[in-house]
Amino acid sequence: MAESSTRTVERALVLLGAVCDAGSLTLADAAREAELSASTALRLLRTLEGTGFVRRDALGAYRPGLRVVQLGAQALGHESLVSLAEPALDRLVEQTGESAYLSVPSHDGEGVYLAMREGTHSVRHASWVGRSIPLGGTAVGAVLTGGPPADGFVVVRDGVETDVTAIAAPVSPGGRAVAALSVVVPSYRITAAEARRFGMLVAHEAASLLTPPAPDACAVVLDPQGEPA
Amino acid sequence: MAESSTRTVERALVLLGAVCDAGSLTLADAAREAELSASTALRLLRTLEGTGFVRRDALGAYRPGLRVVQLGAQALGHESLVSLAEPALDRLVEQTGESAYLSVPSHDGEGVYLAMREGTHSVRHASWVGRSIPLGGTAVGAVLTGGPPADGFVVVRDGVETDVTAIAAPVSPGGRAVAALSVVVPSYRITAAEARRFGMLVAHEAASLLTPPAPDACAVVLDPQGEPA
DNA sequence: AAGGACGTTTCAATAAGTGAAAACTACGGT
DNA sequence: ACCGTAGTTTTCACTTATTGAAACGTCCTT
Repeated sequence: MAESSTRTVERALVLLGAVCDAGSLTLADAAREAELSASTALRLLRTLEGTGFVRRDALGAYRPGLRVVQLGAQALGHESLVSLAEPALDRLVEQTGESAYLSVPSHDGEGVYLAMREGTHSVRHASWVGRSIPLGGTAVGAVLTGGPPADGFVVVRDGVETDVTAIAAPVSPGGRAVAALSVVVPSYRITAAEARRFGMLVAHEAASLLTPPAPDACAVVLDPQGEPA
Repeated sequence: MAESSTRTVERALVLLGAVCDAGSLTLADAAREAELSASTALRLLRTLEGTGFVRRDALGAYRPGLRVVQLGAQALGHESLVSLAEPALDRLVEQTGESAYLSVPSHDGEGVYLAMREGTHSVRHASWVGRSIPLGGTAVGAVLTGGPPADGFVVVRDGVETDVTAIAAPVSPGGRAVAALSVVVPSYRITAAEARRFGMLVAHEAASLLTPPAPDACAVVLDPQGEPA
């Protein structure tokens, strides 16, 4: 088994990823990014264009197409994890006043934010949903990759971004972490004691995320990404 | 030129679309859906799986992967049209109490909801963002495909869904409709007079969507989907 | 005017994808 | 317990569909 994959499709997907990452890419840039010859990139991008996955703007540059938005939104809707987590995020914001996040490990050794709630303190900023997060040196990464933390949560002060403290707890049905709940606080605003308090809140929400409802929750535990259907 | 497209990639994308539409598909179903032989579908789905675009759940069924969510969210973030429209949607909800939508024509002769705001009346329901909307027999379709409506807006009572009235206005810089703003109201709740009032509100928001800001708006007009960069 | 970068098209070589069939598993009915 | 049906996966010979170099036209920059 193992190495079955169709080169063409892989290349097209790399191209698609590049365009989405950049927001806007010229053909030559896209080709370089994906390490393809211009002609191949052109052909592939044309296919992506024909199916609505990318579009060309007035200047001829490639941009993410509607299909991407559409599928992404649909997928988000189907992902029961985020709907399950939303109440928890709301409660965390309410209790801490800080922004709260749901993230899951991605396929490429990073993490992805699946949902967030703005804290009451922070200024409104562009959505982090869909953003990648490194797993090294972050609180989220620690709970996602490492075993269950001693206290049930992890605090990382001045991790990736300096001046912010992240407090994360794993959602780990059956011991394996499948997601992380976290709150992020400007470091100056939080004391060690408060960090512990927040940590317990986060840990509690994370722990109860997949347990409180009916026995059906077992199904959810076994398949945390899907709808119990 | 014209018909250049790579069959493999197209097929893979159809497969991806099918999985996302269904939320969960077994291999056999996916193959049927895409009209592919099981072996081909398997190979392509494996490729999609390897790149994170789909994933298999505990039961072996295929589901949309994180990559889809990630790219979709990124794309939505890059779409300046939605950020431009958000204040307008907010105002429409505020003024009408009903749900307000932003939609654009899709590549396949339908429309797609890009953004929405819940009305104050309605119960909370799953997001419509990413949903397709037929262009025939809908208010949105009328303003998206037809010329500019006489009054600046279109009212369709009991269109696709019975019992709901849709009121839409085109965002048409330079005469060509590139998007539609709309509000949707339960028919029983709205009188003809009020529909006209709402229509004028929607038309006004739609008309001023791309005009009020600085002269830079011209750039936006030429490239309504992208960020002015 | 020359030089360079980009987008696009063409075309022959062949690498790459295809689907039928077989192997294997898992159910469900009788 | 048995057989039949449906799903998943692997294998393999066929050949089609993908590939990239090269060439062309265009538009900037120097």
